[in-house]
Amino acid sequence: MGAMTETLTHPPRSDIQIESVLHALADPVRLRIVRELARIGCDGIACGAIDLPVTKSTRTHHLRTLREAGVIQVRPVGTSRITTLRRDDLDALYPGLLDGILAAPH
Amino acid sequence: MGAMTETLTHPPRSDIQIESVLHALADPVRLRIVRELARIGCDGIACGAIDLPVTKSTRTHHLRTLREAGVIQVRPVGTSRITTLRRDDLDALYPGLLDGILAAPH
DNA sequence: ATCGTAGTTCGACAGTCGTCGTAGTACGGT
DNA sequence: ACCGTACTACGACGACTGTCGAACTACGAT
Repeated sequence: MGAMTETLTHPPRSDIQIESVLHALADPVRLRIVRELARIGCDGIACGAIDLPVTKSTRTHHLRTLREAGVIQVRPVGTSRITTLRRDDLDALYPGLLDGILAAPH
Repeated sequence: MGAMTETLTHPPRSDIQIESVLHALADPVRLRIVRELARIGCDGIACGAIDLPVTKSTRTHHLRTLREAGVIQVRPVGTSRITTLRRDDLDALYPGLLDGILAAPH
């Protein structure tokens, strides 16, 4: 099985660290990704379909940061990767945090 | 009036940026400060009275970061500076955010 | 006036971060 | 088999960050 179909590493809920989550959310580009994912809901979206003012490689970098922090879930489908917000985990760990952030004006 | 009694610059509620707040909260030392301030409540505490594993100058640096982000309020009293959490402003701007963060295990 | 306490400021340093371009890998379709 | 699409990996670069020590300022007390 090739790298594209390997399951990407995601931290289990119990390993998610608040510092990592906050750091992941503190970047404008990543915050934009999270807002877009929250808007779309649980259907998810291909990484590349999110409109971002950065190159492909930077996009990959940000998505990895979000994934390794436990903020998003990435699932390979064909040549694409469907990304979803880990709302259930975040809400369980830090109730109100995500809603509070999404309530911010933008 | 000397520098120690000058009013320190704090952003008004309307100027507080979610990215700055998240960045301010993403550091372990600063998160510890915020947790301590939340525990103490609205009475506030002298900056130096918070137990931290860093030197004086690093402490000053972190407190400035928190203050300029709009997370804390610092008021000079004698040679000390009383620090309080801007709970009302943060709760108004991002309802649930602070509580969610404070709910995190530590 | 002198001293101690509380906190700031400055410069320096190592480490991290966001960004990019280039090269590479994987999958689906023709 | 080949090509295009989707994304990753690597190396590089400048910018920012957390940390410190040393010097400095301000206030209160003796």
